[in-house]
Amino acid sequence: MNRNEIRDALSPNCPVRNVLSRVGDKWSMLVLFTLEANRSQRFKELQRNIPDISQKMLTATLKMPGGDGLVRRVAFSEIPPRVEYSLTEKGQSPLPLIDNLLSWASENMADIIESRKRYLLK
Amino acid sequence: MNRNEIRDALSPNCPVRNVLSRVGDKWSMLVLFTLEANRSQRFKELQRNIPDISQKMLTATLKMPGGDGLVRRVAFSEIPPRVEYSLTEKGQSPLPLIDNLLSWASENMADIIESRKRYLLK
DNA sequence: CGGAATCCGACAGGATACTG
DNA sequence: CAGTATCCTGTCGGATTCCG
Repeated sequence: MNRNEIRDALSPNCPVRNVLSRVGDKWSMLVLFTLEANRSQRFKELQRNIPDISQKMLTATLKMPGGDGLVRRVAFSEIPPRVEYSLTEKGQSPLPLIDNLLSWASENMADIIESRKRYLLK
Repeated sequence: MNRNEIRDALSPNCPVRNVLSRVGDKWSMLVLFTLEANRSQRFKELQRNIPDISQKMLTATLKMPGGDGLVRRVAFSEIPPRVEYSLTEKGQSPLPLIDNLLSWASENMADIIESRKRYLLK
């Protein structure tokens, strides 16, 4: 029984893994955080708001696993094309969570970031 | 100005990135969650509690960036060696956060997990 | 404009073997 | 027992090009 089988056996019931599998990647949190509920944003707009995301990753993150209902996508049949994204009601549910994360970070991350810098500088 | 320079320029002030850089990897959350404050656990014990973590990754995660003060390590000079790990006070601070994450997950993750499965099955 | 498709490098992390 | 040290692979994601 190798490590992958073990993980497959455990994973379906492990919420930590499940959460991370959805929002633990490089961009999801940032995109959810940048999206707003009552104001939809166009693709380009989002890209401007997250300046260092590539087009590929933005598309991928917005589609994530084929639409799990966190993000609403509205396409207009115009030329040039226009697509607007916004948060669904469910999509808003993780936001307080992210806020918690951030306020925790502001209290506790300072020296963590320092040690991280030293670490990254080898 | 390529994407990395942009990120380097933004990153130091972006808490989302900073948080993820510390706990967004594959094992950190799980290890923090498995550690307990008032009961120290031995290396092997932790490994048993996270059955599918490799020894390499457990060591790496426990050391993370050279010790940012979340985890306490106590080594006993015995033969055979014994090393005990526990959470510091600071290490406990993210725990409520993880709890939030989990309770959010239990309410919202069900169909996310479903769509994720469909996604992973291509 | 909003993508999809392709190519490719870096690096996280697994398997294995060895050590004090 | 609690690690190091290597080696090696898969995957994430960046750059680039093409399309309706």
